[in-house]
Amino acid sequence: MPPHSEPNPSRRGELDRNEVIDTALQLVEAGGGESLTMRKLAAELGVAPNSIYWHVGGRHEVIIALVERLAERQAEATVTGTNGRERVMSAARHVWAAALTHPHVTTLAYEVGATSLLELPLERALAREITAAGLKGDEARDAMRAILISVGGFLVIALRPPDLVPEPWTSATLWAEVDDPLIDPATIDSLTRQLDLPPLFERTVRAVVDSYIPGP
Amino acid sequence: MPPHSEPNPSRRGELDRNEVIDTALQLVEAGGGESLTMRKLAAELGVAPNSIYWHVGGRHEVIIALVERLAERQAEATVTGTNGRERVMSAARHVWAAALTHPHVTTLAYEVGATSLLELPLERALAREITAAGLKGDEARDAMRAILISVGGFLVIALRPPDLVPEPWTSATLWAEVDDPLIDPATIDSLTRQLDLPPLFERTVRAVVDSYIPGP
DNA sequence: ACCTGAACACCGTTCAAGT
DNA sequence: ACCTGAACACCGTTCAAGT
Repeated sequence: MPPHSEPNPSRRGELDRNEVIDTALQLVEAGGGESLTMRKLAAELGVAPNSIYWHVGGRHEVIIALVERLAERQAEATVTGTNGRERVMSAARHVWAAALTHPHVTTLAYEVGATSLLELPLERALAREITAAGLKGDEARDAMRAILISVGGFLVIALRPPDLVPEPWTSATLWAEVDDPLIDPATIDSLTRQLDLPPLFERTVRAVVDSYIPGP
Repeated sequence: MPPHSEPNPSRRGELDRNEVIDTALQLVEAGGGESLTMRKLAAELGVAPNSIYWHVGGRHEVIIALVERLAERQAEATVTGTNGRERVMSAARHVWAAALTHPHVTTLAYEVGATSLLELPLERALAREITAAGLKGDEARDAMRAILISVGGFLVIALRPPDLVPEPWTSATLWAEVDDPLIDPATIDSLTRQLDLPPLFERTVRAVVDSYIPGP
C-alpha cells in the first residue's frame, strides 16, 4: 500500500498530499461536506480520481486529514476572566465560537466521528482552566464532559442548515397547531417564534459551569 | 440472511402507501438510515424502484413519512414526581429514553431536520410540566429549549455508532498522548477511560432544570 | 514512484410507455 | 390509476496498465 500516514520527502510529481488536503478543505469550507466528492476533488486538482487514492487514500482518509489540518491551524484563543467559573466559561465560549467559524468542517468532523480531533486544542484549554479551578481526576473529567456536551447540544441547533426542513414540519409550524389546555397559550406562541440562541447558550452553559466548578 | 431481506417476486399490484412506509421503517430500525435506499426498499416490496415515487415520493418524503409514523406510535409516557423540578426532569428523561429506544430513526430524523416531528408528543409532555411548574411565555420557552438542547447534547454522544471512529482518533487515544503540565495527570488519565453517560446525564440535566424551574 | 482508463457496483430520480 | 424498463447523472473504489 502507498505511504498514506508517513510523509514522503524523497521526490514527488506534480501533485502532492498537501495540495490534495488543502483543496479538499477549501471545497468543504465553501460548499459543505456533500460537495466533497472524490471526483470533484480530482477535477479541481486537474487529475484523475484514482490519483487521490495514491496520495491520501479514500474519502474517509481525506476527511480525517482535512480535519487534522484545520485543527493545526486553529489558533489557540486566549482565555479571559478573573475567577475559575469565568475562565471556564470563556474556554467553553471558544469551543462554540470556533465551531461557528467553520460550520461545514465541524459538521463533517462530527459525521465521521472526528470531533475530538478537531477540538482537541480547545478542549485542552478547557482542561487547563478546570485544573486551575481546583478540580482533579474524575471530578474534572465529569465537568469537562458535561460542559462540552452542553456546548455540543447548542452546536447541533446552531449548525443545522436553516432550510433543511420544509415549512410544514418546522418546530414553529408544528407548535402553531398544538392546542393543549394544559399548556399556557403564551408559551405556545413563544415556541412558534424565532429563538435567540446566544443568550440561551450563555445562561444554560453558565448553569452547567456553575454546578460543576466551585465558586470563587 | 433473514426472510425479510429477500424480495418478493410473487406480487401483483396492491402496493399501498402504508406498506411502503412500514417497510421503510423496518429497514431503518434494522440497519440504520444508510440502509434505506429506494432500490433496497423497492426490492423488499417486490416492486420497481419508481413505484415508490408514485405512492409516497422520493427518499426525503419516505423519511418524513416514516418519522411521522413512529411519532404516532410513540406512546406518551407518564410523567412521575411530586414537585415541579422532579416532574420536568422526568419528562426530560422520557425524551432521552425514547430516542435511545429508536436510535436509528432518531438519527435519521435529525439528519433530515425532522427531530421536532418525532419528538413532538414528548415535547408537549415537557411543556405541560413546565406550565404546571408556573412558567409562562418566553420564560417557559427558554426553559423548554434549554432542557431539550441539553438532552440533545447527550443524545449526540449516546447515538454515535461506537465503531465510527478508528482507534488512532478516538478521544481516549488523543488524550492519552497529551502531556500538559497545566493539566492534572489524574484528569488526563480519567479522560482516557470510558465515560459512564447516564449519571452524567442525570447530574447535568438536573443542573439545567434546577436553574430554569423554580424550586418547590 | 506516480498517474490514468476502464470498469464495477452502487446511488436517486425521471420519463415515456404499458396495462 | 398504477406500475415498469430504460436511461440519466451521479457516487466511491479497484485494478491492470502505462510512464
